[in-house]
Amino acid sequence: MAVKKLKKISPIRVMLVDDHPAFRKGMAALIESEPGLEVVAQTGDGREALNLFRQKKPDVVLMDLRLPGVGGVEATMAIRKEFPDAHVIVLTTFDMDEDIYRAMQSGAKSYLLKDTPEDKIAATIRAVHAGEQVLPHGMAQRLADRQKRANLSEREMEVLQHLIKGRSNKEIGASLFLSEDTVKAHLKSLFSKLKVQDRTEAAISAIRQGIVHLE
Amino acid sequence: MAVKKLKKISPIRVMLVDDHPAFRKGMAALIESEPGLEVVAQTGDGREALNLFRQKKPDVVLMDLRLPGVGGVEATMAIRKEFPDAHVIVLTTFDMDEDIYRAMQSGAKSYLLKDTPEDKIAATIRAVHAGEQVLPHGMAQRLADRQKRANLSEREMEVLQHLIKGRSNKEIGASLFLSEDTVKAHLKSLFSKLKVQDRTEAAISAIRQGIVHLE
DNA sequence: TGCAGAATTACCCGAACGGGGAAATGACAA
DNA sequence: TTGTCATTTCCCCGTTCGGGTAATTCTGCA
Repeated sequence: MAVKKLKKISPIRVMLVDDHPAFRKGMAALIESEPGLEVVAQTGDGREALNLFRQKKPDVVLMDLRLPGVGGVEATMAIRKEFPDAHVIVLTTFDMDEDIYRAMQSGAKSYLLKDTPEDKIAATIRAVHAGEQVLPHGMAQRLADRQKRANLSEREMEVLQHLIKGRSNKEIGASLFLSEDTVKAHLKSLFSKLKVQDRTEAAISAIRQGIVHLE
Repeated sequence: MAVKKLKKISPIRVMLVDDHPAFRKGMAALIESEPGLEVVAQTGDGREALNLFRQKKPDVVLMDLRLPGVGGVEATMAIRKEFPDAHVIVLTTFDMDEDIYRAMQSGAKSYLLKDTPEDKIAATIRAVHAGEQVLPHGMAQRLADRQKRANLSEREMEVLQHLIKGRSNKEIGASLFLSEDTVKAHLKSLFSKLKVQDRTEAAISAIRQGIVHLE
């Protein structure tokens, strides 16, 4: 805290990682228009993010979650591994619980939706730079809820993964080297955790909640 | 065509409809930096789009497909209803076939992904203003394919709609006032059209292809 | 050390599902 | 007018699924 005081005289140096050129441009303009904030680096490539971070040592990183190739979560983890004190704010278009969860797991300090009003974005950058962990209203609660609602075990996740591909219990069993009965057992607890009746509902629910990803 | 020649001396007047402030800002900056293009109106509200169009009479509209409340498709249709010659370019984040299809149905002249490089965006605006219909590589083919691949009948679509909600055949039948057997019959042809084996696969496939929408 | 929870397998049973025909109606196009 | 196609319903049959119950092993936490 005492160390941070020194920084107050110099602007907060921000790095942008987003694959949309127009969005990057807009966000950059938006940040530059704020007193005490400046953009020192930009990229649309998750792989390049770490290199750029090494070079520029920004105070705060605004990281898009959905990046082509290396995703935002991976990029964030890579940065945090080398620079554990890095302040990363994750940006995304949709507020899907799983995205948020994975973002926070990867070490992000905050999570913002892209349609957040500009003043809020600037405020969040300042707060995160000051060492705070900023989450939108009710987000903390939702993260807590998530734990209870769908803390799927490893196996259940694996089974779910195959379920999403439309595989039968027998096929899933064969893929995971399990008996069909075991698969059914996992499905039973999976259904109860997701509060659904059958596999189709489970698939839909999982996709809706962002527990698994299509594409 | 001859009429258009007069316009070449004045800049192409562009209107932006997108609910992301940062994206709008960036896109505006991007357009303004192009010679012969200028932004005359911006809004993040689909309802406001028509009013703004009436006031400003832009040459080209860049319209986000996913808008809160009134969607981009509806806004586009509203504008085209009153101004059949309006040049609308639909923007979106993901290239889902159904989105593209509905966008083109609503009367859009072109369809662009938000991560399209800036020069391409400017080129598209100019082309559309000149009266061309611009579709990304292979898009025309995909639209054609879509027709063949999944030309689901009305009933099949209805059944699919319920299937996505995780309903059983019996429940679907009750909802549509059909016998369970009829539902099964529709499912049979649905499965063969989607080239899948069961309802879960069908649900996943339909969502992937954007034939139906979650949320 | 003991208990909770994850993981694994098993068996039974009734319900749901999917495939293969088949047949009747109505609409719309060739 | 003939024929194709969507729509509707029916039957049979085998497979798959989901619920209930239960037993074993292992791991981690108290």
